[in-house]
Amino acid sequence: MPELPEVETIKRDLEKIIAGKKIVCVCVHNPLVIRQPSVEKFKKGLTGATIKKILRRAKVLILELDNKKSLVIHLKMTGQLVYPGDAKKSRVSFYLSDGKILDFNDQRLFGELRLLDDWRSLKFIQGLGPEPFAITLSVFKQMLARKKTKIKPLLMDQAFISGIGNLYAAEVLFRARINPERSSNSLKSKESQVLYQVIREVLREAIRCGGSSVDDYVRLSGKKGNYASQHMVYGREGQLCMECKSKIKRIALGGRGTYYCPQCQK
DNA sequence: AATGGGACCTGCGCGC
DNA sequence: TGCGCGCAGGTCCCAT
Repeated sequence: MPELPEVETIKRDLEKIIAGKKIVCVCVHNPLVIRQPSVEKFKKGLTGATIKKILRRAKVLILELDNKKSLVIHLKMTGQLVYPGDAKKSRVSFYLSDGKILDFNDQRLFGELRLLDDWRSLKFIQGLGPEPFAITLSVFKQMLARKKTKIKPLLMDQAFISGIGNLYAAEVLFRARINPERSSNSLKSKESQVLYQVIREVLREAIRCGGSSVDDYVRLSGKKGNYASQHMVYGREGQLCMECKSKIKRIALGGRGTYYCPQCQK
């Protein structure tokens, strides 16, 4: 499931490899993923356009075009961008001026593609909380103090802080030694500070590794990211904690699988 | 206001 | 063998 580090990795890959190229043809194999506007307008608006700039906001990719429009991509859970692709399993294929294909794959069809005049006014974008790297420790502390929600669902709340999903929420809470069920405003000053620091460290290191390849995530090249080897709790139910050797537990929080070490995380 | 559940989807692994 | 079921999780939407 692509979260901030995975989307940032794809963004950087796109910047290196796709920026400056022209879309000569768009083939929509499954119209379900085209959310806005109509498929016909989507194709028409993209055909002949050159990709100028690649941006990321939270888990959203934005490809700004030379015709003032932007291709906005949310990969959701199983979305992939692959180049060069073969159009075999893709939901949408972008044929580029270099004769190669940029494929949008998405097994579960949760992904969303939009072609917009102004991506910043998209409701989802408007509702996003700050990027983790854009806030100071004191602001983060204030944000936590104002909420009494359980800390793990709160970290995943895109309106609170944007870009963190189920996997990284679990990993940062383990490293901060905070129980995922703790209420946000119960965190001591020192705990908030550690949490702030580990969020930055974990996200930065995950980006450096090209993201976590669990489930379907791959980089633009189709290669896997390397951060999964550094997971301490995610997906490790019943296995031994790497710190204390007790068993990693899995509970449901906000309807989501939540992995943690009951011994280390208090 | 905050929380919980279902919906959207598909493929996989499980038990029978 | 093969079937049905639950589950995976990002986000929206509705109900409480």
